[in-house]
Amino acid sequence: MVREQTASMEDYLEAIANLREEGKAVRVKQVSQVLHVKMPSVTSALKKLSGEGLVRHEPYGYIELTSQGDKAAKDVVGRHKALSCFFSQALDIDPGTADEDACKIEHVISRLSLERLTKFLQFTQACPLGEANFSKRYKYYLEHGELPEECLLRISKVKKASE
Amino acid sequence: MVREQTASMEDYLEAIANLREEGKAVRVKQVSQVLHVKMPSVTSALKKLSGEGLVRHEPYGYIELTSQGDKAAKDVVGRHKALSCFFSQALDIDPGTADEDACKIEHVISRLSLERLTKFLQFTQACPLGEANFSKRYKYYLEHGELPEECLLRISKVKKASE
DNA sequence: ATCTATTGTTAGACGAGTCTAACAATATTC
DNA sequence: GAATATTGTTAGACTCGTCTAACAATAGAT
Repeated sequence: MVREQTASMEDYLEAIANLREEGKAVRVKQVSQVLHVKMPSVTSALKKLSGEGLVRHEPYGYIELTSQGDKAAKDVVGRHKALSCFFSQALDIDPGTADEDACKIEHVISRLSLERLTKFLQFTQACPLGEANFSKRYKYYLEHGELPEECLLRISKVKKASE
Repeated sequence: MVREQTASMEDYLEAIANLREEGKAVRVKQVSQVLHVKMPSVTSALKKLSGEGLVRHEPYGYIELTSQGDKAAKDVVGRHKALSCFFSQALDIDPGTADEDACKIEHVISRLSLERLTKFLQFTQACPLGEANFSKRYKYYLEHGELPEECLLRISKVKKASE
């Protein structure tokens, strides 16, 4: 089972995984910059995570995730991506805000809600409505504050077709 | 401007407002039970909130929100309701989980995302698709893992009608 | 090779929020 | 109205995660 982590520790794992992913050298300085904390905070977090077998870090050296740490990190990153994706794509929120919100919510949302959010996104993207998909209509609604006319129009056409 | 509060303090404000709303006597014991903390934690929180002018509480007496505190509490409660509503109605999540998630997320979500979530919910409920609304189709998708046939069917009819 | 700049660590303080233990006030019951 | 139960408070310990200040190691430049 994946060891339960605090929001902070999850942030460290996530940051390390992301730096790794970007091919950057993963060092205390980088992590501290990404997370907007000072270096001693990173050192202290690494000590804790090492103790739990999630991170490998010899003093003054590079930082690595153990396979267990990598698993935990992937889990967090997955939650983050799902949320960020939902906010930006389904709700049409700017990437910056979507990312910020994902960063916070990823630590507290339940598995169930996350799964449903993902499915919801898939559905809205998959379910077409004539030539306009759901997303497009929602954006119209956002902008104009009322349902797109084509939506209502289409319904009357459907009614006619069913008669 | 509404004073910035920590998640914990927001929880206390919310709990007080909710108890008030339910017409129950608002006392330390009640709050401690609602929030699953011990009484000294409540006393300590009340001291803090009193100091900020959000709460009125004479020792051994009832707990009240000041008008400022009430405003802050209403804000939290509003966020909670919006989220809970979204999770249960839009995502079809059980009320228990929806509430739990709302409880956590209410403290960290941005205004923008909250507003969009609300609008999204309104839209999905308002936008009809033939006789089946969006919500119903989504639930079908949830259960069966694929788009409801009527959805695709309807589209072909629409296409025919447009010819 | 030494000097300097950068990066990293250690030690220790601090704030937030929780807890337990002990005590104090209020309510209840006989 | 005294004994008891309940509720509330105070004091102080603890955890978590952050910080600053001081020191140590490594890297880079001359």
